[in-house]
Amino acid sequence: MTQHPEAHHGAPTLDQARRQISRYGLTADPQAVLVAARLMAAGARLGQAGEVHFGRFGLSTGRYRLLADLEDHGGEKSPSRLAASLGVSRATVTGLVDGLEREGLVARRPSTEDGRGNVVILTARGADRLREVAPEHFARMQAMVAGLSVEERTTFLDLLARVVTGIDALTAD
Amino acid sequence: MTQHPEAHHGAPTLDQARRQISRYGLTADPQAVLVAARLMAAGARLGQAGEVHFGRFGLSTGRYRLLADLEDHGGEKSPSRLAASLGVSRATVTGLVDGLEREGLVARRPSTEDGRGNVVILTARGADRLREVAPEHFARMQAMVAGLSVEERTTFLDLLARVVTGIDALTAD
DNA sequence: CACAAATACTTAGGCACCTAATGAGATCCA
DNA sequence: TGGATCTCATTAGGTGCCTAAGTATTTGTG
Repeated sequence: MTQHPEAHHGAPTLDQARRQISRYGLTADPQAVLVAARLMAAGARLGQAGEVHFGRFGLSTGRYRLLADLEDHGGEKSPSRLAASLGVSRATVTGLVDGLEREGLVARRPSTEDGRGNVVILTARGADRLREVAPEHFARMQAMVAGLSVEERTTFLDLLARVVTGIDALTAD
Repeated sequence: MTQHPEAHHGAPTLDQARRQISRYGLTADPQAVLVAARLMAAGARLGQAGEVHFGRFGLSTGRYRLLADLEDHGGEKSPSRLAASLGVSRATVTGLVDGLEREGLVARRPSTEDGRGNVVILTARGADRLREVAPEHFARMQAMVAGLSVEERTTFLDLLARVVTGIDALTAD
């Protein structure tokens, strides 16, 4: 047995960061790299957990977000505006709406204002689904952060917002 | 114009959380829900940014992580163990290795110990690629968290770890 | 008015991730 | 020894996400 105390799954360690940095003779701060790596790992883990969570209700993260956004806007919105507010491409919205339409949770109608456009509308079935999902969904969301006090959550929100700003460093240029 | 100061993309607001909770007559804490929602949004955004980042080097997040993990273990590891340490399914590893093998960055060899098994090895080309990628990769990772002081990063690491523990609340039962 | 350019949505093709099913080989144990 | 069973890796099929290309329609402009 090699003595690797933490080799199980996903969460990178400070030692790993140090090893990687020194292997290439770089001067990066291992702690900073660790924070970034942990955040990426957490994001991936959370994404998968989210799919499991929404999967209980016959939905996915993307589908739920689309439904919720639709309800938040009076149950009617164009694919383009949905894409903008969800932060995904229009092609992705097409796919999400396809799936939701198949299950009767939303419907497409030709736009009355723009001949090229559609409007996606939330059906009664879709609104029902949101209503069914809500209690458990919000309970689990809350439980997820129950390990933090109110002050800690406030701090976390602030730090997270600043890191999110920094995400641009990955894509810049 | 409805006055929605923050309707642009992705980042949920406290108002949205409040509205959703009250719409269903629930009693969840809006701030807690906001933290959870922001974290999910951040995770999604980071995931996409990561793909862009690794895409520069002809890699993806999954492929990079596999390569890095391989190098960290002497350049040789079975698909099962890769799956375990990356936190993904074996089927996913099969797909990642397929892609990396096509580009000559890794190779498969039959295991000498277990007739069913393979061993994935890091090729010279694969090691070169990691070496090429390293300076920019670590620089950008570091830049991502440059908005936080060392103390803040320590705090963030602690809070993040506790939230990650809470992720199980999404998948429990 | 007519034609070019911008825009709305869809389609096609790619990657990463998943679960479930398959085939091959290892292991256990009566 | 010989089967039941577990495990390894792959394949098949599903979802979500992307970009790029294609079609339809609107808008802008000479």
